[in-house]
Amino acid sequence: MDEPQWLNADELEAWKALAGVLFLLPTALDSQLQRDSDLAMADYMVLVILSERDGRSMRMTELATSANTSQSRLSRIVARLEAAGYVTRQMAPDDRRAVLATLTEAGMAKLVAAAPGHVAQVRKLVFDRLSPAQVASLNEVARALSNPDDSATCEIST
Amino acid sequence: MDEPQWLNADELEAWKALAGVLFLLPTALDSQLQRDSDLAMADYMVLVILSERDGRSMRMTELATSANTSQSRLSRIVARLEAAGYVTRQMAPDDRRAVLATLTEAGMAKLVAAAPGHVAQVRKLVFDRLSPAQVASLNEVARALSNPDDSATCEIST
DNA sequence: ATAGTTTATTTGACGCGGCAACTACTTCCG
DNA sequence: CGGAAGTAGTTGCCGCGTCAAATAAACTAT
Repeated sequence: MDEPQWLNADELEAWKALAGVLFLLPTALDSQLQRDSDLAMADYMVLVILSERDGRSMRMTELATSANTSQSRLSRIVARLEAAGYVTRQMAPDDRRAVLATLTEAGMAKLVAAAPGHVAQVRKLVFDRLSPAQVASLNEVARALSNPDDSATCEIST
Repeated sequence: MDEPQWLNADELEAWKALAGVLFLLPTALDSQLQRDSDLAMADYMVLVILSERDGRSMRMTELATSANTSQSRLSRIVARLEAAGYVTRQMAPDDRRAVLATLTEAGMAKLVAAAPGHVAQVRKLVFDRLSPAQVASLNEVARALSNPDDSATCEIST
């Protein structure tokens, strides 16, 4: 049970703690949003990203990248948001393969309504528990971990 | 869009980075394990936890807590693992409501086979990207975030 | 004992995300 | 031009996790 490059004690401890966060935080965050606003985190993020955009509009692929989701997931998310009236989809004028998702007024209103509760939850579960120095550490570490990893395919045994 | 206790610039940046990790890391980890060993992270964790136990046996509720999952999720995980022959379930002798999940030899073998690839992935996606000091920070921060939050229900607007 | 409450676990219904296949458009190149 | 290759996005199938309800056993107090 310790064959390749096993983890040392510090790493193992950190890994266990990180695994806990990875399991618990998304659930806790999702459940508040779901309960209070009937949105998943990913839905919320899509709304946020669109809201920050000039024209509140973006192409699907770019939106998927920004929201850190797969294209197929994004496609379903936007389909749901469209069904709820929060976004519209239209063909891009320059490239007829592409689709522009656009935040509607209703979507913007939804976001404004959902934000306070969500932010409160983020504050409660994350920032209230960290000193400013720890926030800086978190930023540094999270940035290191979210770089160009997502390829997610390691060439073991190929 | 800035009503309650909004996030300041540092917090916002850290939050965005953390959100990226929360979305990408589990996917990347799961996909390696799924592809190479046909196990989900949660399945793997359950096997690990049992393997570290005297008698390789534990009650469902305790297992759920240790693995940071809900009871119903754990129930399904163990059902799957049992179907695959990796664990067995038996009634606890002292409390007939309780169920003891026990790792089988096959389960242990499965874990031993899956571990190297998984650890390599963890190393690649996490520890290879962090200095020892950053590992210490990670440990500290992750520990702060995974304390007693899971209640997951905040009393906003009740 | 007995009814009521609490604890341990499972399950049915349902929605969501991943993978791979598919459509449709665009670009490249001879 | 015309076909091959690449790009954008969607969808069917399937497995997984959540929620709430169900089952069953164990206390608790009368």
